Amino acid sequence: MPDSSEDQPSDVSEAASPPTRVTLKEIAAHASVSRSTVSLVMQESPLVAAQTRERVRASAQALGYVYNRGAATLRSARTSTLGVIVHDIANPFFSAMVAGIDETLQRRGYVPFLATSGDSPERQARLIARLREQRVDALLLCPAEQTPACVIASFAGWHMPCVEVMRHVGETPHGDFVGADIPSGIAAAVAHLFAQGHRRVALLAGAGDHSADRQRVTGYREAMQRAGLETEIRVHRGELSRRAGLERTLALMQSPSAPTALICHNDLVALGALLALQRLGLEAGHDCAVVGIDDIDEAALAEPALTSIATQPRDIGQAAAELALARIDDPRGDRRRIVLPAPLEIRATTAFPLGTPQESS
Amino acid sequence: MPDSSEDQPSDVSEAASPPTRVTLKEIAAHASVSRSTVSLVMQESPLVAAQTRERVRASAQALGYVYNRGAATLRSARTSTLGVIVHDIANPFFSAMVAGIDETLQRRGYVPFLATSGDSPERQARLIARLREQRVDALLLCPAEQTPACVIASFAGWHMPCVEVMRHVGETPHGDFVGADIPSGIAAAVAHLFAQGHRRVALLAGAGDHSADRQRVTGYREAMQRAGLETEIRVHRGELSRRAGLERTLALMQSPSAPTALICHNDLVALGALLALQRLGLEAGHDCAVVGIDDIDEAALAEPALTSIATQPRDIGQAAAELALARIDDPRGDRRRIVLPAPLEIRATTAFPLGTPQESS
DNA sequence: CAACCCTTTTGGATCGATCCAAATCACGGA
DNA sequence: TCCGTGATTTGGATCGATCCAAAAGGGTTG
Repeated sequence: MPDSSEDQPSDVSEAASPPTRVTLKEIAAHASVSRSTVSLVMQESPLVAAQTRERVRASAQALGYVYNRGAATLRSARTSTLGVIVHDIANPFFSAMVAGIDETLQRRGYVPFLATSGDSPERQARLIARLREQRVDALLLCPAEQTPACVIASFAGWHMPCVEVMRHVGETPHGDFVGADIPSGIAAAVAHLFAQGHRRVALLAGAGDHSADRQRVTGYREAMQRAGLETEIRVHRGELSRRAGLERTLALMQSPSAPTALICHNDLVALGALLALQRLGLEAGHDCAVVGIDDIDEAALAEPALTSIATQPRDIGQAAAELALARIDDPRGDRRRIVLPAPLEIRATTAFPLGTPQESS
Repeated sequence: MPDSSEDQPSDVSEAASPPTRVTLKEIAAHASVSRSTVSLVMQESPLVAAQTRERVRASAQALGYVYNRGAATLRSARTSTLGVIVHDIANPFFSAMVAGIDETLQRRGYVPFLATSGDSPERQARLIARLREQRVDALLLCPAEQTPACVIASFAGWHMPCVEVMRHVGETPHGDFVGADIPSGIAAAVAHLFAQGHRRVALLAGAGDHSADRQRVTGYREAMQRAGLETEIRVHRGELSRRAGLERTLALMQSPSAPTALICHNDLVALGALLALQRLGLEAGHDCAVVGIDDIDEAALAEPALTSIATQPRDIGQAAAELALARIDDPRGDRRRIVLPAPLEIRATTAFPLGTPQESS
């Protein structure tokens, strides 16, 4: 598709608006060819002769032409546009994911519409409607909690590819899906903690009811069972902010049967937990191990450095965008479920066997 | 503008595509009115009779109509679309700002295109070209470093409103601008630090050459002069990540004339500085004061809590979006420069007079 | 009953590109 | 010279909405 010129019309550069807008017709007149030929040039069609192509390009440049993608869309039904709905762009996981999406799309000449649902199905429904009106070529959706299954199902009916990202509605993804293999990461974390001597390994989960949440809980349950720790299973549900992580950990660690290791729903919660331990005078990694999920930049820099299950949001964003583009090219190909590995990054907060005294620094 | 129906066509909900797409024409036939009338209903025009309006709405709903904004755009030259270009969406300041933008736009039925320039003027130029092709109604731009002045100037020529956010090219904003009053915040910080007994107050600035950077440096210089500390002025330039903040502080504090207080370009750098102090066995707020800029969520939760100049990204995003929408409605109104206050949030990292011993906890 | 006004509705032209079938061109071979 | 063939180019219809000037309906009034 055309990558139009970047400078203004070279005639009256100041003041009044040139009342004639530049369209294919003007270029055609200027280059003495037909509108159709100009259109072919704009589409980089191999049909036009090299010489003609150059002449047309020069005319377009000279007149300060800007391709009108909207008009093209009307006829060709392609917008080079893609919708992205997440619940919260301020969450570092999603902003990194969006960065990955943007990177892939820019390379392919697509532009993303970004919108945030705030985890509200109503707002999400409004956004979907709006993106349909804009005729996006596909949608990347991290579905809000409580999204009814019919929402995802309807996309097929109205011929709009939809890739679910990170979460999916229903037990198993209904169509295309991209996510991270968090259960394996949790299994690795539990095994690692077990090897370090931990038995009372608790999970700080979310209070929500979506697949990303359930996945963590069942992953944790199964891993604990495999380690023979079914009696030690403790799932604590609650909010997921940094502040909530702090408060929840404060409460938890002061209870009679405090755990010796925490696996947290995400790094924000885990970083909050680190703060709580610090306030309690406990040393993370010695008195209590902590594992986060996502491995955001901050994890490696925290003090002590946070062990985390790396969900690699940027890669997920890229994979999701690529899948969406592939689906646009081949709408009736087989649906795909891409699950990227989520390796455990072991750092100071789980580096020492339980009970190891901390050395003075 | 229309907020179309949310459910699928009620006839053949499964399998094959209904080969006739639903347009105004189909609705017109179904409701026995003309295309024009249906169009007026979709535009919520007060001209149509209430009864007719209802009948048309019912038909649209029944047929599963989806408004085609692209087609409307072609005639009316409004897209209900707006471009947003920032350098890095993964930066918490910008992701919060984008959240504010999105919030305001959603209320007004607009959808934002989001793109990231990575601070590269070439990439930025490509993105601007692409957004022009999409005919966005306006652009919110945080200009990349080294953006040539002519880029901003050309927007007026091609009739696309552009609001510069946080940074502006040239000495003073060329057109509409929304930013934060960082110089006043820095002045308050210097005065506060001075009152606490600090004299060697250093600035950890960026290495860049854009207004947001210069603004901090001159704000700092002038504040130091006003405090009679012109001989203590130390501007250190370098990278701006959390990691860079850590490394730069490590180097700085081990130099012979280490400062007693640091003002950092942003909170990420300041949080890096806190980590550095910790590693050096120094107590932030006692051995060395630290001030950040932005007041991201994390600042209040850091240990010790970080004093920060609150640039309030969400408010800035909202203000910028509102200004852009106002400019769309009134393209030739007076240009506006909105500078939001950036109050100093005093917390533990500057809470104690210089030399106060730390109490044991 | 005609003239007039106000509210509603309407047909046809239009926005700027793409699609497609048909026309044109260039050139070598019969 | 005429024809076939492949490479280019072209006119006109089309996508789905909006705009506008004009028409139709429905009272009221003189």
